[in-house]
Amino acid sequence: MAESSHLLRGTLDLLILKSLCWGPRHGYGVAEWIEATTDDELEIMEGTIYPALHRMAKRGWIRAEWGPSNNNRRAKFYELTDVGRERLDAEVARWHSYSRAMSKVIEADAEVALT
Amino acid sequence: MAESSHLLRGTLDLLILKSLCWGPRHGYGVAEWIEATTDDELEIMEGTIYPALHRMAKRGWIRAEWGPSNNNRRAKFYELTDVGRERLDAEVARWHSYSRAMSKVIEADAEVALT
DNA sequence: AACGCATCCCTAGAAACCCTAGGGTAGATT
DNA sequence: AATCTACCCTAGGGTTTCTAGGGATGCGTT
Repeated sequence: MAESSHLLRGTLDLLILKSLCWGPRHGYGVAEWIEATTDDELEIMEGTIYPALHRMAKRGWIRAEWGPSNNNRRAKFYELTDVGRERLDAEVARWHSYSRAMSKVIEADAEVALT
Repeated sequence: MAESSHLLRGTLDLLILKSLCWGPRHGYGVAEWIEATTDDELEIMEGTIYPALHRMAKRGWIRAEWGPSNNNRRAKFYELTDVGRERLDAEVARWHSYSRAMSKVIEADAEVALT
């Protein structure tokens, strides 16, 4: 696994859900959006995105439908379900909470005595 | 896996390294410190902490030594190595970078057109 | 003295997830 | 006609965390 992306684990679902919150996108487009939005700080492999989308569809967070892409190719468009939208909110909340916890640790000052 | 702790993956090493940056601690104490510092937002299972410590020792980030604990029990104290200290810095930097990327996504505003 | 409890250590196997490394189709471009 | 890009997919591997156990020992309480 790429050294730089250990952190993707656990947040990929959030990234995907967020990418869909304005309307349907196909898998390739989801990956593109994430990369563009993060200024290429995150790179989403195809072998990562497709299984993730299938997983999430199976869980009912997103719904798939075939259709023509911008370039007139066949593409599978994914759309948020109501459950997916709730899930997105929950994951964002969890991220903020986790992020705060991480800050507490990173900025900690040895207040807790050494044992 | 506990629903709430998907995010731990990829950051546990950072948490452990940070807990050791003021001096040696034993495994139990590391877990306690993390929980206390995050106001119990993070919970570190024993089955998580010990394998992690062993892994990190094998990689040379920390060094172990048996000794008496505060309560006069035998305990294995872990200490940062020089490599571990560098690793901590690197992980903190990576966290900040990742965290910024996540913010870009979470606060994104559909600037990238739907495909 | 016996008991429970907290403190400390450990591991095997399961589960989950991302990556590697492949493969395929079909427009578009040269 | 060949090549490129946009799109889809999956099997298997590697890593990591969790579950679910097991064990030893010091201390306080009864």
